[in-house]
Amino acid sequence: MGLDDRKLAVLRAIVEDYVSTQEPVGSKALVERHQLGVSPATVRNDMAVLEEEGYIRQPHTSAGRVPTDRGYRLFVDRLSRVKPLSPAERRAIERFLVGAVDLDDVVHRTVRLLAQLTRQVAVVQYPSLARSSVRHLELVPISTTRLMVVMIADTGRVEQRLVELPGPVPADDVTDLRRKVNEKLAGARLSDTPPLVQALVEESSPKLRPAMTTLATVLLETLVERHEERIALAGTANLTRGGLLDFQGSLRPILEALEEEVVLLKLIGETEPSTTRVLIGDENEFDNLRAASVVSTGYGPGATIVGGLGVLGPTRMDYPGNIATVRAVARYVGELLAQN
Amino acid sequence: MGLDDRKLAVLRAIVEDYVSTQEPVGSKALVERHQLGVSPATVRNDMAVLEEEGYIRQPHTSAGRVPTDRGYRLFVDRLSRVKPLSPAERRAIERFLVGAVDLDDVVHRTVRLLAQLTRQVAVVQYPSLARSSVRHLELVPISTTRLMVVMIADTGRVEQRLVELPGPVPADDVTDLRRKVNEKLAGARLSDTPPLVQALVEESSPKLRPAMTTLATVLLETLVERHEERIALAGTANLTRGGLLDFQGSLRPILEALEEEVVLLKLIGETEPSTTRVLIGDENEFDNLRAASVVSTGYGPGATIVGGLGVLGPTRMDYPGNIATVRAVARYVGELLAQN
DNA sequence: CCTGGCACTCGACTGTAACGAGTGCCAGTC
DNA sequence: GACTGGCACTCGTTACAGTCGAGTGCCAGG
Repeated sequence: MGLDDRKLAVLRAIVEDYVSTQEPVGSKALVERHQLGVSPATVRNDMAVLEEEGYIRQPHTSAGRVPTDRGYRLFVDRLSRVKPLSPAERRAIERFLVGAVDLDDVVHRTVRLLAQLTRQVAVVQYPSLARSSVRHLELVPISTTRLMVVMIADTGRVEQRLVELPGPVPADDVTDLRRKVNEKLAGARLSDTPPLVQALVEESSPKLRPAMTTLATVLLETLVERHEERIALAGTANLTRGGLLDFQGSLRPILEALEEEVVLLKLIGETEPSTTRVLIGDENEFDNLRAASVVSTGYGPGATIVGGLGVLGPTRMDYPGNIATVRAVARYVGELLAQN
Repeated sequence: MGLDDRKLAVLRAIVEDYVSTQEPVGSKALVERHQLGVSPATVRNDMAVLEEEGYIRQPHTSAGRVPTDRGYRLFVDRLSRVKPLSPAERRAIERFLVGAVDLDDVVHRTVRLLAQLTRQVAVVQYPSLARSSVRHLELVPISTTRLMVVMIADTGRVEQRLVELPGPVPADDVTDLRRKVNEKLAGARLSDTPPLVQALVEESSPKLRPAMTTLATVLLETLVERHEERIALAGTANLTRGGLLDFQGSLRPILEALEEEVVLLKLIGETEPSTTRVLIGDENEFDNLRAASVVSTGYGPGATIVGGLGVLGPTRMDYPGNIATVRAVARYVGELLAQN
């Protein structure tokens, strides 16, 4: 049980070497590369203990050691300091994000930036509707019986939906509808809208009622029930880095998982406050991703969190570096959103 | 030069066998599986000719033959009939596309459907703005000096952009702006708007002029210059089918190419009328994709083309099947768009 | 022009042997 | 008691030789 300081140092050294060389690390190479002040034999004894405790393992009998998921966990929790970003990285972040013209642009730039800086797969969730408020609802007549509903959220998201009205509605009535809907809903959190929408229908004049009812159905359906989350992805080519050694030779399961929005949302969707989350290997709930690790965090203007972002890569990744980058990017994005 | 009917039949047989087995095909196996009515020796002679002409090649001296890009080309052009879709496939298409609620939904469903049916990577271009007309422009005040411009195109696309006004603009003026802008631009093709926008500025009253000028700049920039094309992608996991044999062992270049919207646009972006395009291996202009083939076609409501869609896979793909599927899906999507 | 036969090529697979990185253990030292 | 040097051992990797067999090209004969 007792892991003294040196054993921890050995574990740290193993993780660092393995991450950078991608090869099982032996006792001799270890003492050469790190100033541990002891002989290989001693390191071997320590390794034996570490292996017993499940922090490292041998791929085969006569090979060096490789960290286990548990070993990475200990490393992340107790053995690593978050690396400060290099000035070059800071500059890259600013340069990349300055000049974004709308939310789509911000999200796209962010996800590419993350992929580039971390050389991993990057995932960015669009600001969640559930955590947004209605800024404005616009009703645009497409024909006499068709309406395009456009909702603009305070987070910058814009959602639209075509509504098939039960009968023709004159332009004046549309204006009425628009005013009523905005009076009631503007400023409300999306999650609080259902009763308000309900009230809208009940309070509406008999003339507007049929149209309002249809409209209400669509609003509830689109904005609340079908929690319309969006995700942007970049850097999948980075999965091929480390030439098939990571991910035990098959990208298949990973690529499949990355196609499922639901999976990605669970991975990087914001949950707790603003703490950075690290999921290592099989800590992950999806079988397809048991060979991968995820570093993610929430972002948002100021202290509130409106969405999540993160990176996904082999368990053998540079945790301190990636954690630092993910955090920094999240902070910048938050500031950017706060400006709008 | 003279490739008689039997030689062509041999080539067709080679392509079909190789596509289905993924293994070089020899003369003996060929006569066994296809009723060619001649002996292996004869087939061998034909093969020698086909090889001389560059339609097939031997991976190594004592192996069977494999089609070259040129061989596939001949196959596609002269030796294959487009396979009719199975009823199951037709049903799948309908089931998949019915119930789409908006353009995003249509595009997402389409790309997934294509990926699933062809078991390849599917790419769908959103209806191109350049080929759309303005249906309505909405100006939503966000604050006294900020406006959200929302453009709704006849193809269902909705683009938005935040505008920073040079000074505060009262609500009434926004109404004015909205009316003027719509009077001028509604119904116009996006590509025809620049002079109209210019006229708007010139014709505007001194009071509205500063705001209109800013607005005009943004409109031109967003809607015309930055030809804001969008692309949806699905089925990347299908690249791992055929276990690294296709794509000479590295998905790297393919994944990289798929991340570049520009590349994808060039690949499946509509160009000529509605003909289906097939790009085989090195016919492709991108080095990264010289091991891949692309089948693509345009789609749109009625006869007009508003965007492209297609699939990308190994040169060793089922061309007749994929061509049929791509065409069928494009037709269905076109019908769907025509309804809106 | 097609066919059967035959010699030839060459990759895939198998078995053996040498190599060496890395280990575990143990006896000895500080 | 903790560390160290030494040593026997394991086992994956590499190299090499030999066999097998699919597939070929060529040729003589129908």
